[in-house]
Amino acid sequence: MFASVIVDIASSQIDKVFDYIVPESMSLEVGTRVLVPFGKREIEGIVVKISNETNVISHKLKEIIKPLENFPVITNMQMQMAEFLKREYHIGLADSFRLFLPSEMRSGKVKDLTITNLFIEDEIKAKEYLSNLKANATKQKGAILKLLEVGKINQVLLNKEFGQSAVSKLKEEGIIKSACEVVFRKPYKNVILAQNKNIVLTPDQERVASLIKTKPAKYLLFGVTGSGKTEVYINVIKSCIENNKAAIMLVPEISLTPQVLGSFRARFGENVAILHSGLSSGERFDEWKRILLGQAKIVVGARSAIFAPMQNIGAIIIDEEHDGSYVSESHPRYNTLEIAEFLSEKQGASLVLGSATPSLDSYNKAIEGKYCLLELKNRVNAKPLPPLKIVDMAREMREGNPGIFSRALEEAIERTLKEGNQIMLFLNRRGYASFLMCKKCGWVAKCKDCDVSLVYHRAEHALKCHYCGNRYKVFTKCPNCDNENLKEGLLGTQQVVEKLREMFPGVKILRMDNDTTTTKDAHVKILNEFRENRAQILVGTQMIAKGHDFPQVTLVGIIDADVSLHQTTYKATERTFELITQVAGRAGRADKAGEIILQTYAPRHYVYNMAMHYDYTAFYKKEANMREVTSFPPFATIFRILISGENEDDVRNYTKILYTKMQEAQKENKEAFVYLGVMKSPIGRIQNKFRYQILMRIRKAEQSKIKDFIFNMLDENKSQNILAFVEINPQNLS
DNA sequence: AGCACGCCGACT
DNA sequence: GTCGGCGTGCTC
Repeated sequence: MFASVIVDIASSQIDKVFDYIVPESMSLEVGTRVLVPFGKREIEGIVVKISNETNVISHKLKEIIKPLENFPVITNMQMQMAEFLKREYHIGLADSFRLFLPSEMRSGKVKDLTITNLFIEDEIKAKEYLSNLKANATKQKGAILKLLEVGKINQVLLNKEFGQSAVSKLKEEGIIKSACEVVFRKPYKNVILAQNKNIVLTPDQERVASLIKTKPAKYLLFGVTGSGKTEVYINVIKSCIENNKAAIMLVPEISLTPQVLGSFRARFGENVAILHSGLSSGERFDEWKRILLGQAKIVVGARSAIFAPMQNIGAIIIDEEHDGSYVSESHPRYNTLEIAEFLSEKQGASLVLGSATPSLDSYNKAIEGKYCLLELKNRVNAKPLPPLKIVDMAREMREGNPGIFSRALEEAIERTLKEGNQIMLFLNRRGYASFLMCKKCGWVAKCKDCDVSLVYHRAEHALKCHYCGNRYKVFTKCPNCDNENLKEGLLGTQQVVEKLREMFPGVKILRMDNDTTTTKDAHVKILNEFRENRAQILVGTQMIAKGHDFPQVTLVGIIDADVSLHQTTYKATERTFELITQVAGRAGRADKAGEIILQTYAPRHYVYNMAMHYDYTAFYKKEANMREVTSFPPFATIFRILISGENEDDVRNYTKILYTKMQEAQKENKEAFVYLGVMKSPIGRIQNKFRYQILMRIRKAEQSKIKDFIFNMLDENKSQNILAFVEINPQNLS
């Protein structure tokens, strides 16, 4: 027998099967992890095929050393998924298997967690010993009585109660014995369990839930904020479990809060496994194992949970489907929604994409009939969405207010504080100021390894590069012209906090952004502090916009809405609409009325007008029309080949070779190309690597043909010290 | 990825 | 003469 093996080396030259002899005595299944000789080394690999024949010359063949587990760790479904990832995204099989397996498993870093239990082997002997004990040996006596009562107990617990010395004395005497037991680590074991009340769905919720349950299909669940999408999800999952099927629920990483997990734990108990980056390696390994063994039928997790080793899936739910975090933007690049479509088709499962602001792409699919559109138009509490006021900052300036807060916002903050309610202020730019500039010659402080301006961080009194993390001392004078009059550019979250402290002394203010949430549970801590009303104002970036419920918040301020509008991506307007809707949803969630104040220099932009009326459909029509006319996604596909390396000449030459090939392809497929161009990347250098790009837009009908052409081209034209990869519909073009 | 083979410059 | 630089090629 021969086994075809993919070795665990992520290199395109090695990403092919290598055949090995299966020793007579060894039984193997496809999907098993094995140890194989590879060159001079021993490498872990995955068996992808078992067969009676091979076309490898026999003297080259070697034997498999041993299987690493006695069961397959890659499911049949995952094998098909790996093929899909190769086809769609040019992801190698070895890379796919790494996505599917907990990283801790490779090279056997994580072991099973065991606990030691103590028990009494011989009761008669124990009782005899007990009666012979001296009267003052109370600890030993207690321990024996306890064990006789409960049968077996964890060693740590017994030690704690009766002291380690007494317990080990009993062990020495042979009265109690110990045994090891493998247990699963349980992430978030101390989350507060939500009330497991039996929720009665509203007629609206009932209508959509029963459709999803009865007819497996792809659904877009378009429900306004507060319409109770979560209850629908839970109802659908419940029905999966009742029918002995599994379910996957994906949420944006940032929404995986203890509250969300608590409510799932409360409802589904041990049946839920949680997968996300915040878990310790041991926890992740154990959760994965519970899923593989079928002990957990429900997976709640961030995007990579789509790769969980599940069988017999009844429903895949993607909450906040428009969220950018479902698209992986670093290697390996993939789009979770596309994978979920594939998986749901293969499994005959329902796919539910939920959002209050569906992505243009998904809504377009619904209109084209590829998704079934379900709407939840009413909020559960039947309250209208809070009024949104747009403030023209240019006018503020003209009327003599150059500050970062408009008069309307300042007045509203003051009023809200007086009323004893809470405020959230949103600004999509961290740090203090976005750049440091010389007023005289226009010199701007830049990173030495990346072509980007440095950001001033007040708290650390340092300049930081947000692309590579380099830190610099703050300049006191311009290195170019010695001028000491340096000016700070646009404001960031830190500066907002500082201004607030000046304006409202004594008011407790919290800041939440990438800089304050470096540790694992820092953001949970900040949010809890705010929820418990220990601060009046929360200032933050995008992070604070997602799904958190703060009943005390009645005022939401968007300091500079244009930040998101001016991003260099075709999605800028869409992102802005989403953001405003989301941020606005934070105000007045409970019984208090809320208000939103949005500051902008472009008050007449259609996105603000439509966001103000919460009119998604109008926005969709306008934006879709724009994209169609200009041939942007979802009406065309953008491919971007990014070429980077340390030697600029090499990078440029290599780019030219690829570009020439693309031009040839264009000549042969004139109708496919909307656009083809080559240029230096907008950020021409990151971490001292020069970056060039070939950018193209391809008509929908031809996209898979051109994609295959690009993948083949990259396979056939490899270069030593230059990296080239393709991005499909990249979210940002930096 | 990693390790060996191989073909050229500067050292005991 | 040999030690060692890293370009090229192979791994079932």
